[in-house]
Amino acid sequence: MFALVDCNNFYPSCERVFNPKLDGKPIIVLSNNDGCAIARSEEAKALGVEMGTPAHMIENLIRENDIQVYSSNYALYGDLSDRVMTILSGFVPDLECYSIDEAFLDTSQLYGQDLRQLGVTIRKTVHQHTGLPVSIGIAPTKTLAKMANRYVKKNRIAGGVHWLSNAEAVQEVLQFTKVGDIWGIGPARSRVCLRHGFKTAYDLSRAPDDWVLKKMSVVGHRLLQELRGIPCIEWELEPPPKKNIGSSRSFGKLMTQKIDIEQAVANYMATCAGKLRKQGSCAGKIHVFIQTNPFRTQDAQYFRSITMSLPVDTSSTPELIRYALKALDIIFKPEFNYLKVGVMVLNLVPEKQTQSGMFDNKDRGKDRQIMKTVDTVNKALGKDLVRFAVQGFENRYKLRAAHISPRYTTRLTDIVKITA
DNA sequence: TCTGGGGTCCTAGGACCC
DNA sequence: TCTGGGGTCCTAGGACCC
Repeated sequence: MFALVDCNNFYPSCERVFNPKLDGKPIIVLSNNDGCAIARSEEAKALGVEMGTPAHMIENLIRENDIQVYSSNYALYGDLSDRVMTILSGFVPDLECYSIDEAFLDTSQLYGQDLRQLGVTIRKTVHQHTGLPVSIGIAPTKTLAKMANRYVKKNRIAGGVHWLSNAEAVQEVLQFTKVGDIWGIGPARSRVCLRHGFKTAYDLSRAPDDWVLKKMSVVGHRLLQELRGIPCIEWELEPPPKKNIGSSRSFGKLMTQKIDIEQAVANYMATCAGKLRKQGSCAGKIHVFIQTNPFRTQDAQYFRSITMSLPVDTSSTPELIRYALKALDIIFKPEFNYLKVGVMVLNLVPEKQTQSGMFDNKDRGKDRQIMKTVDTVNKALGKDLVRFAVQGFENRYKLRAAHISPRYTTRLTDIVKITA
């Protein structure tokens, strides 16, 4: 049995933990740059705020209903997430952190126990220790556990836990779930299903295998098995090393100067390189892209990207920056209003497996030592104080975050003060 | 007059997730 | 004025080899 624990409206709930005045009020949390609503409290959903709506399109709705608006505060959400995961790991031998607000718990060793009761205890404990509400779905496969979890939220199941402990319970949830709401069915596959008369997860679970295989490939077929209670999606208890690492951001305002864009590229690449070293990998390729704002129809549009193979696999920040700037130089054209640039490192290999190039006369050992020192110093200071010249210190492209809450749990000066 | 077949590797793009 | 960011997996099709 898999138990899926999912925090309810995670970001808005995090904001509530340290600001109880928000209880019962509609809250939305915005994406980077305060662009779109990416998380909503139940009250905000009830007011009709859809996922991904641009903030500027709902200004009236926000004003008229006194919707509380927050910029994303990932320092806060990430820290609360860690706390929830730590609590959950105390209940079961194994768990898989699936996303910032979800974890699968392995309950297979608890055979014969009342798993619903276990779920109720877990939920109570998480709430007691963090102030965050969670829902729990328990089922024979991950897909069904996801579905059971959603069922809890949609039907406000008492206790916040639903255990699909027998065939009838499974069938009820399958019949309740529309195909488009199945984990793994997006708009494209949903259209295919509906066109052929499969409206619910129950319908799909009875579809012929060869039809599913043909129309929805092996991905769809695995999903079909999962709906039938046969686990096909395995545990991933250790997060596997990343195969690509990317960093991209929209600018706070449109940019035209190459020097500003170079600074952004250098900083994004520094971020990627840091993550790269953290997982002990080197990159064999880099990718750089640049684009204008597609929503500004009055502007000339430009989108270009370039992938560049590196002569030697590397994780050195200055070296990666140098290549990224070379790549940018090839694709950059003046006279456009740029909205966004991004970089990626690809073809990642473990550091120990890297091959040295035939004409490589760089002292790699020394280079690695320097980067190690930079990482150590920056980690100790808690921010990227040691930087390379091209990264600059003042950036003109910085994000808008007009409604950000304090970093209550990760910055000493932001700690909640209580006066008695 | 006639122009193979099978395999591997790589890349771009689609679909999906949170 | 104003529309997010970071990933994974799969497939089709081209290049190349024998």
